Amino acid sequence: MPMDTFTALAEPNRRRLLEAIRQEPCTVNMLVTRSDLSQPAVSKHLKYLRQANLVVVKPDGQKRWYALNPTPLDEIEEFLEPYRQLFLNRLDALEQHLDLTSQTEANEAD
Amino acid sequence: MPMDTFTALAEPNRRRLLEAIRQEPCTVNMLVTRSDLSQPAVSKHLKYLRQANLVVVKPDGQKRWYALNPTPLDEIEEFLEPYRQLFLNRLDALEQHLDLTSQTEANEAD
DNA sequence: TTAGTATATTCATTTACAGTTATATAACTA
DNA sequence: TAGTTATATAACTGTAAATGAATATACTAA
Repeated sequence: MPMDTFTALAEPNRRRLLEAIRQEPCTVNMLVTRSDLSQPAVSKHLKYLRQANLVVVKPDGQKRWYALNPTPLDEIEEFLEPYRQLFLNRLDALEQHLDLTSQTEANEAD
Repeated sequence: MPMDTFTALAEPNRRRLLEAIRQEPCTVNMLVTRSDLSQPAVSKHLKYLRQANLVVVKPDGQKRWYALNPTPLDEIEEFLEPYRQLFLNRLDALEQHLDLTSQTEANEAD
């Protein structure tokens, strides 16, 4: 079963690996050096990131360059969007409330 | 150990429960009715959402109203932000590339 | 108090992973 | 060719968490 985007991002080490790959394409050994993970651990996490389509691999001799594919992150964006809207609506409501309140207070001050 | 935001969102049923709660505050029974989960399953998922601070509870007699707390979603937003930037930069780079290319093509057309 | 309703918790089982060690495979080097 | 490097995979162990059944708790109503 391929791993989905949310599950792939749920693991902190995988998020860190993705951060490194975001900065620049990396080989497995580069990621091993820059993390505190063993080589098999890195390879395994990369396997899940591949399954989630968050990274792509380009073989180059013995090395394999891992690069970011940000496309699946759209799913997270789409999930968050209504919550962002809700937050904005709440801000609006708060502003309106404050506006009405200050009006009321102004009336009460009469 | 409390569950973190990413892990809480990794479970599809929890995302659906959160969607329902986002629309309007819900009691447990409302969530049981609107999902295909058993009551204990809903209660257990709500426990995790509480641990992740994604929902707040307001007891009201026998009922307990669950409402959304969007604050922890900021963590996801912050994680996504650099990837969004990267995407924009890539778009810019693409545009520039196209601009330069069309200029070059114009030059080559001389 | 007893019965009923709403919700939470406990327990047992299973599954999914994370991490490690050892090994396999492929490519490079001498 | 043998030895080395880069990476992946397999086997194993331990643990978090998903699931389902039964039970506990807390409130309400008669």
